Amino acid sequence: MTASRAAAERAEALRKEIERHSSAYYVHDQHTIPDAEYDRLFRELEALEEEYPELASLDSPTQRVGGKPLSGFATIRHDVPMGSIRNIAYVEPGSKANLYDERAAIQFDADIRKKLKLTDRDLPVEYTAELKFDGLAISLRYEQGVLVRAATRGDGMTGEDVTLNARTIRDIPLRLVGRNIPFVLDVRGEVYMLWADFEKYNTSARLRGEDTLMNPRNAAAGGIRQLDPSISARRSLRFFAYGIGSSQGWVVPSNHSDLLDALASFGLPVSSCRKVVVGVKGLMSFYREIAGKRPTLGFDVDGVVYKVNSLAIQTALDVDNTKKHPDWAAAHKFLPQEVSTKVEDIEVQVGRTGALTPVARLAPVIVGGVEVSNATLHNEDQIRRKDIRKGDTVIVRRAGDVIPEVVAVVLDRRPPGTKQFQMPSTCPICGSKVIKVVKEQRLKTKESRQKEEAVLRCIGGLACPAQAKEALIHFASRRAMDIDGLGEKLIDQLVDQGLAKNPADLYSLKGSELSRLDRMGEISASNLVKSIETSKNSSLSRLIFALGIPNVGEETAKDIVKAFGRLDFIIDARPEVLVFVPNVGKDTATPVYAFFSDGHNRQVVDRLRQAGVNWVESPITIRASFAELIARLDIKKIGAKRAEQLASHFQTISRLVDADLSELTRTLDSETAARSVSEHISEIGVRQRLLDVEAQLIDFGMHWTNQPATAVRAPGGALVGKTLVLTGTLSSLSRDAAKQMIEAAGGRVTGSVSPKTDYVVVGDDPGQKYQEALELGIRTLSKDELLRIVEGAGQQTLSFDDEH
DNA sequence: ACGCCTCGAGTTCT
DNA sequence: CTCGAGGCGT
Repeated sequence: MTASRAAAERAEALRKEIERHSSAYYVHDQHTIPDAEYDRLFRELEALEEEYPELASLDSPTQRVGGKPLSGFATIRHDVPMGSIRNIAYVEPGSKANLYDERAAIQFDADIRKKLKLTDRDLPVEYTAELKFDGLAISLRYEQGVLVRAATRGDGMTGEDVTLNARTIRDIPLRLVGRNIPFVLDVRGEVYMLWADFEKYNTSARLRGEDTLMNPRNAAAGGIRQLDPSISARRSLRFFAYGIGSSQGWVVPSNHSDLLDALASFGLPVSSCRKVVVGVKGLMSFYREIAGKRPTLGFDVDGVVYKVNSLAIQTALDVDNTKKHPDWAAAHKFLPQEVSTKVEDIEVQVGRTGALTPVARLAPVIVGGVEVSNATLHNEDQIRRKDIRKGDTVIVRRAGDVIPEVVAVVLDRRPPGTKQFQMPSTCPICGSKVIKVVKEQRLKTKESRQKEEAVLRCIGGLACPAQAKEALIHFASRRAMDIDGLGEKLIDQLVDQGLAKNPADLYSLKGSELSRLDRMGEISASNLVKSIETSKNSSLSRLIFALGIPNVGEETAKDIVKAFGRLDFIIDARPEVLVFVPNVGKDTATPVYAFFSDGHNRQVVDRLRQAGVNWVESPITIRASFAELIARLDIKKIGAKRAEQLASHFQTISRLVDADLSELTRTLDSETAARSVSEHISEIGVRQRLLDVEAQLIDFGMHWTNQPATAVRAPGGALVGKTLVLTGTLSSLSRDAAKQMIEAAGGRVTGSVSPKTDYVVVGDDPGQKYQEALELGIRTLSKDELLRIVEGAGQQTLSFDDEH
């Protein structure tokens, strides 16, 4: 068969591109293309050369195994070439995509059995299964047990002499130990870097203003190939041995697993993550096991390696050793976690708070086994920084194992004529203006500096359909009013058909109106009406949270409700009063006040109350302190101490605001301070405002006291005052249920582990919070231990909540 | 003014 | 889960 001109051109193009990437990668430590993509190009070229052998030229990248040596190192010829292992991938029949799933193991095993001419009746083949480390392969030569030479793989035949650098690696013994040490031993293994060391290195590099390293693999590969061994030493590299090249003066073990044991017995580090397995089932279960352990290994592993265990069978399979890869071994890679794809469009979404969020619509790709077609781009700055444009090819990764993230643009593939992305100047949904909210930064400098928020916001409020929808979704959500069956799709329809614009409308929906909607029968309609009805029995704090007031989440809603007890107080509360609520400052008080001052919102809330969304009202549990109120006014020269003096002298606001300068001076013992107070009070509106605040506090039945606010309630329970953190899944106990239980026992549940945490409750498959707990020496509890503590404390925990 | 804790808010897919 | 920023103690 003759190569067509098209094939020849394609091969040439592939060669050029592969050369470019591999030079960037190996020579300059730069990452210009995701690994999976590089593999794909490489395999395409291999396939072409296999089909048309006359295209295979000697200078083709497929003829080389590693990168080109950097100048500056002596070259070393390997006694036994350092080959590489072939990658196996399962290809779905009829699909071009490589699915690197466990089925690849089936083909590998079948291949071996066929070459060995085994039939179904023969015994399964024995393999060793090991980790495929993601670092740099090197060879260590020991003569009479002493390390004499270390070399990189290089092109497989010759590599670079990195002996000095290898000596800085603590894992690498300078002298072998144990009995029966070979006269000559050429150890093969991988230099790698632990994640923790990688982070440490980058943190200190950042502090020094030096360049940071891209990833642990490049750090290891670059680190071992530094001309200055002290640079190499700074990277705290590690080493694992996984095989040998040549050896003299010993009896080589008869299978691979014994060989690894022997290496370990010489004092060489050999990973304990290895197994002797039998047949294809064994291969697959090892693959699955490591895929699961991967996040906890502490270093990068990009797959597993299978080797026929018996060295005799290896040799038998190796008769035709002219090939680049041995037949008796294979690398089974994990699903790629970084993949490239095209940005088909950049759209802008509008969230509940009006925030405009750009989202990349991607050509669907499989990342980590899941199809991804959207990725958030967060905000304008983010897009600018990465310069992501419509039409670009980008590298996508699943960050934190879940949420897709655009890592970088592959600039080489940018088509001509792309334009920088521009955020719209009006809301894409309702056309209202969009603004960047300006935040005042209270700085002591002369000009109170102003800082813009990073996000653009639509000012349309609930008049904007996007925000109205999001507000309803939030209102109905599980943690808010928990209206079962009212999901996003349904809310879309309700808003689009004008049946509901705000939460209050939900409570007047008729079953007959609902059953006319898409995918709604009479039964589901009446179920929905029922769950809307049920939601009236949730709780006041859920309602406050459900309203979606900026800066008021679940916890803050609880704090506010604890303080005021009843809805009408919350509605009327002035910001000066709201700040008496623990954990509520100006930035929370202002939005709350603004929310309830808005006529439209007020109307919605009134309608909700009329519909019966209301609760048994209970007394107030905070004390307002007059001194604190004065201190918070931020009057110049008046700090906590003088506020105290004013409070104890005047006792009430009415008397303070009418005080003359001489009385103030006498009280404070300072004329300038007194003047400052009187100037503040005479500012327009201040006097009236203070009187209003006082009137309100009296209305609410708050006690005026100069004592600091006191804790009102000392609840019983086994976990009083304890802070707990949950991690992992607690079988048969949902997170929410666990949280409720802990709170009922007087404890608190927070999201992250800190020195203040008392216990970490560890479930199955825990996250890194477990690690943090161990590092900080915090006590951990199993689910059962938690239950025992909570239940052991008995009944008093159950009844405490209703002292109001 | 600074730093430590937490909370709020946004986000994807099954 | 992660990031940013509010609350609060020092």
